[in-house]
Amino acid sequence: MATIKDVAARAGVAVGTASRVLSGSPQTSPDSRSRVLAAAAELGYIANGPARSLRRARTDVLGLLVSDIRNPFFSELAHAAEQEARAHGYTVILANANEDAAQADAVLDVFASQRIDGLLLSPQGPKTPRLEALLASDLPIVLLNRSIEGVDAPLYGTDNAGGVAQALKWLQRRGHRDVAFIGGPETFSTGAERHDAYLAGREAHGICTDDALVDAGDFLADGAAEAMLRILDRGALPTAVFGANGQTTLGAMRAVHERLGAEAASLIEFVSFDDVEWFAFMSPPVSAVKNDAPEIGRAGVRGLLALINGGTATSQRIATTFIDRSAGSAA
Amino acid sequence: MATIKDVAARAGVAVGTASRVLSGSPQTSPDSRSRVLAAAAELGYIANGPARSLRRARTDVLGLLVSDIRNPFFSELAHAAEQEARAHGYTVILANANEDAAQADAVLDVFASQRIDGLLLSPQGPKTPRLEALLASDLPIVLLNRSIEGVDAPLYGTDNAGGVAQALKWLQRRGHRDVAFIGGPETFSTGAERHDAYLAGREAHGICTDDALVDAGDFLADGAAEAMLRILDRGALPTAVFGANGQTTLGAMRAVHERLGAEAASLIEFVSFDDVEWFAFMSPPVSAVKNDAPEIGRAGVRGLLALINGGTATSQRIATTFIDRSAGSAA
DNA sequence: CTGTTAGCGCCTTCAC
DNA sequence: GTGAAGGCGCTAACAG
Repeated sequence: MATIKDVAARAGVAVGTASRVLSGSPQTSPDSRSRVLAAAAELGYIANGPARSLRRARTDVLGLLVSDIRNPFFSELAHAAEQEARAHGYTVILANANEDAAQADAVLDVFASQRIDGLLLSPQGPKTPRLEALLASDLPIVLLNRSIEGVDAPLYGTDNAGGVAQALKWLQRRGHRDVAFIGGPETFSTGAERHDAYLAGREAHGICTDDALVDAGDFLADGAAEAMLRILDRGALPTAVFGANGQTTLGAMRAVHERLGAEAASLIEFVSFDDVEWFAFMSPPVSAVKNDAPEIGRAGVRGLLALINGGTATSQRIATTFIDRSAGSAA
Repeated sequence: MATIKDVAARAGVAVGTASRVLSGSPQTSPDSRSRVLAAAAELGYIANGPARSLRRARTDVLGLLVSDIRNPFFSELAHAAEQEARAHGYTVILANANEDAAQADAVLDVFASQRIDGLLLSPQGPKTPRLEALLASDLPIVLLNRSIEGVDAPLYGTDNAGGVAQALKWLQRRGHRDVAFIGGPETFSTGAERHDAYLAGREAHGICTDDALVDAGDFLADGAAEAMLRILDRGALPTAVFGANGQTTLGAMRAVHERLGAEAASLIEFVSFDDVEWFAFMSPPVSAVKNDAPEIGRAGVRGLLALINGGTATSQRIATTFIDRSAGSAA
């Protein structure tokens, strides 16, 4: 693989000149510029990133740590973040933590070793040792989606209260009184915020305040199914179910189908925080609060780049959109 | 950030000794070993990856280029590939090409600059200039999911013929004769293979061979919807529809619902190449050929690592599983 | 505007 | 088993 020395030799200039031309420094004559560029093209020269990173003490690489890339929310977010970063000349290294603190720490070590210029973090739970170390260092960090206690990095996330309000309004418009709410873990800020917003708003929207109708899972399908079964076991028969995220809605629906059968299930309307295209074809169709995952990813990258460039970044809540697929709706 | 020099000084040994200890060389005394390790821990030492890469002329980084990370198939594949790579001490850089050759080339440049040790590639279309250059170099490469003309790198992908055969058997068992098939682009090997397997096998499974029932989209929902409409416009009224991938099934279903209404749509059974959990709750439930995306990702990484280590790798077709959700089925 | 050179942090050979 | 030193490819500082 050709080095800058080869390029310089072929162009008949010194390495310094070649370096200046290739990194776009203005201090170069048109003559050497064209000769260096030509030589580089002929040799198929591609700069050695590690060498450049070593010398410049920066890598132009951002680390993105998500809890589970298979979650559509995160895969859309990651996609958008990568696009935004590349538009600014940065590369993104993506890693999963699998909702596991030990894996998260292993990944953070890799990131540290790679000397990433900044970290986009969607935290799993409480602070881990590696994370503490990173926070103590001067590595620029922004939080995505979930906040974490004792960390004051800027947060880019969904407007959970706003999203729940949209769902509540829809429930009221549809005339639902007996609504089951399946939340997520209180230890996740997203779980807590959605839960709190629901409890705070239900009465004003004409929804029964019996807490027998409220339970929580773990934001995964199985946990949500169990929560739904607990509600049914208490003798409640809701006319609508509100799932606090996509997997939760899936689990709740599975529980309802298995316990009550498809026919009875079709009498229950589901609303979901997190939208899925297939909702249009369920019976009845499922309406949903749609997260703007791409915008969260882009805003997070912009904030992080501001931090990297010595500026400041402020937390941002990205608005949700309500997708109404109920019978009477225009769509 | 602490360097190996700091560690050596604190441990009272030479940098060479520190390096040997930290990289697990056996030629170290227990004494210096423990002192170096202690010093490293106290300093929170994490080796500088770029410096190490520069010196060793390898990075322990693999590049993974997929056409669209938002596609669940690829997000699962990427997740598994990353896990497998990490288990072997490698880091994965993930990038999207957005089904766009120019973006793919931009990404390949970044990969080349990062001096990745190997490339996992899910090609979009024909060879691009950058890809040609990479193939000409001695960079180890494996193909994922799709093959590409004129490239003889090992391919790790779905057993398309086997998957189609599973669907055909199911269609026969369900007694369907008038089956619509919505394929993907012939320019993708996956599209061509599924299409060919369907045409070759339909007659033997008692399915009508009228080509008015066959059309192709672009593996995206909109294109598939248009293909479905073309079939309906020809006056055909299938009792079952076979979508050649997940988005295709989505588009076909949308077209059927919009054109015929929900009631008539519920008389048509859908089968899909690519499984989605929500299929269980459609009416009627959708059966599907489930790709083993995680295994494809793992096998690809294993093959690539074999190549990197100077061994050989052979193409592999990963078996599919049929998920039968039809009325009479046990599930 | 250009050439020369030091040195980023690490590994590895070469002596001892 | 250990210390000393060179050099990977690049950029930036310094002369000219």
